[in-house]
Amino acid sequence: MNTGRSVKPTRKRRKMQRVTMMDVAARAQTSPSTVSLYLRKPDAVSASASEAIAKAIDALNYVPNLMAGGLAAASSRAVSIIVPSVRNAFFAETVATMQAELGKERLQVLLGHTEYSEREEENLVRMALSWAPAAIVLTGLAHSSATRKLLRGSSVPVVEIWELGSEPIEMAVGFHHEQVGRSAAAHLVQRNRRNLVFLGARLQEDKRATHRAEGFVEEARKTLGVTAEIIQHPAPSSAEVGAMLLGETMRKFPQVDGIACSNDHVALGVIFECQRLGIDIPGQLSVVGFGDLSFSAASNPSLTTIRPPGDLIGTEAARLILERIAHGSERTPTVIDTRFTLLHRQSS
Amino acid sequence: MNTGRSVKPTRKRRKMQRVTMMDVAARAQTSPSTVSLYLRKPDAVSASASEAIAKAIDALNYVPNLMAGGLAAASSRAVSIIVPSVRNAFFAETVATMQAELGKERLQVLLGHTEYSEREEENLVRMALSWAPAAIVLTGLAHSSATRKLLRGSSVPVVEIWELGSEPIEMAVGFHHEQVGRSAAAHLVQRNRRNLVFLGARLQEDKRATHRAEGFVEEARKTLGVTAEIIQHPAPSSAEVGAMLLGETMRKFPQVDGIACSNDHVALGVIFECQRLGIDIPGQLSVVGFGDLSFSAASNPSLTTIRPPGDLIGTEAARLILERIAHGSERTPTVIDTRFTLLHRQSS
DNA sequence: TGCATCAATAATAGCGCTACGATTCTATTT
DNA sequence: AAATAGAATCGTAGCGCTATTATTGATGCA
Repeated sequence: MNTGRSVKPTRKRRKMQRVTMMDVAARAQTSPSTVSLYLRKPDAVSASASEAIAKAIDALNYVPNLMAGGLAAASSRAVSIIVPSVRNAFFAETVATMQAELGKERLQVLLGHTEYSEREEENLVRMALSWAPAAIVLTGLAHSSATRKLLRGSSVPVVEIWELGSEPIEMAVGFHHEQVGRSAAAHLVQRNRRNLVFLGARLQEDKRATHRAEGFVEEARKTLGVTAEIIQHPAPSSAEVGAMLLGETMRKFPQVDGIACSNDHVALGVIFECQRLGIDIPGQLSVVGFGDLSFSAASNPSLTTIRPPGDLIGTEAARLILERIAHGSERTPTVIDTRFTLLHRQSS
Repeated sequence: MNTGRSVKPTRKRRKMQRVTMMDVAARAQTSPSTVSLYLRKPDAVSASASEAIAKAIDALNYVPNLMAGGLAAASSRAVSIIVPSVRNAFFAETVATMQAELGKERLQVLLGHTEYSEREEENLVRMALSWAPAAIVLTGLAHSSATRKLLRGSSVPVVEIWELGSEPIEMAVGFHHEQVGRSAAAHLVQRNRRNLVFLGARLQEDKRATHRAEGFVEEARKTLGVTAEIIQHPAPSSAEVGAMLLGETMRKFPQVDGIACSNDHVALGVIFECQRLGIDIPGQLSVVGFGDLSFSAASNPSLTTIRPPGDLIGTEAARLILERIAHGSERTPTVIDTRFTLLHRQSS
């Protein structure tokens, strides 16, 4: 092989991207290193060089190749966000906020949704890691042990959102769902309700909703000394499910006078079904939702609900990620409790 | 060049990923090339080698580095999806479907949202291109000329979703919004309505909603010979806006007997406000929505609406992308009309 | 038996960029 | 004027993988 440079004239070549950093450097009469530095830490480059480089980038319409950059730096400008479902308005809100916040720092969002499956989450984490992301965001605190191992084994910053309670992998931003349930129960009792029911959709998969239900029942029975039951349906939350659950409730517990719902969709269904059945809200029945969705203030009656700060969770999570990247520090356990707000309206 | 090992002992080093393809190859007693081939085209590798490689990957818990792969192949396993807003249930549906479909082929979704700004879309496209994505998905057909130029200049497959009408950049999957408006008008007239109003939220930004409004008015006046007006509000769609718009309508056009809404959120507000004002639906007023959102079938009265096939748009777009990638062909203009469905329920 | 033919595997040259160290070039100080 | 410390810039070795060519081993056929 290659004995005295003989038999190898045209050996290889490759398709290539149009403009590279070298082209920019050539045009700006400087070196690729300086161009790279200018792109990553503009302050470290002199004004004259900066100007020339900026001009060259503009003239050549240069688009950096993030794959190359990520490979060289062993970390990419992508943040992987894994949520149960983007169809869910709560998570959509947080994803949207995070995208806006991270976008300011030129970080891209890699989205994944698990459909409430831990196995799927594990796959998504594995895929995410193969992008060497700048950070990984997971929803909730319940993950498979393999997922934990994958994440602990990597050095990628991890933020868990929308839930507090048990030990986070690294950072967590959210609130205690069990407290949400307690607040709802306390509110209903304060409104002189004594026979409470929690209506839940998809409680098997949605562990956070389950925590709300449990907190609700616990607070009602133990602390407040009133009756409380859970009535649930395996289908995803919807007004339709809410209507069904109300029907079932009236059959099983006709004496009910206070209802908390796993979310506002369910509560909306309750409101409509009560209209159809001629049940007066809040005269005969008080209703509390969860979510403060876009219709909740405008419904008839307007819906008392508990507002989770989906946007705040997004901004705080983004902030944690950016700080962690900037200070490139070690894993530093951080927990941010965003709290939640009970909005008292007509339905209770 | 190692001249008698003198002046360059430890020159360089780099942080590295834990397990690389070379490690896998070593353990499987084969070459990296074969491992790579196994990962990309399993059929081209013998059964025995496949087995050994699979075992090694498993044992080492190997995660491929997509940055390196993407760099070498000049194309990544990411698909960039750019929508106006993920908070919007319509786009969330399509994004979710696409993620599921593309995920099967191990393609990751890079998400961006424009908040209905063409300038922002341009930025996002620029960022997307620096990932050398396998495809780019845009919402609608209206883009800045710079955006078009960027996309035309690249060889990345482009799919425009949720709208048909003018010339697509390459592929398009969606339906004609103007026809949606026409269908709504036709339906209302068929229900013996003669004084129609279209209630629109955020029509300035949401061009597709504008097309629906225009189709509605055009069909009503020109073809059906009834009166039709547009009443709008600049805020994003919500039940609250719907309630406000209904109030305004009753003031300005008390004779109104048929209403079409830019979407179901607005229609929901109309229903609630009618309840409050004592307006009978559908006796005094027929209401048609758009979207068939989760509450629309369960409302009181249930809402007549036009269902856009958000999931079908997602599956078809994903299919086009996968085919285009598989056959690695040239830009081939393709337009898929997914149609839409009018669901006649109690409100009309 | 010799020689194409084809399938399977291996060797190697980058992909475009960043990190790291080395090398200038400027102010300062002595 | 020489010495020194910063600031700015540059040179280069990879990052881990894929595409391409090269090589090897089987097989078929005259």
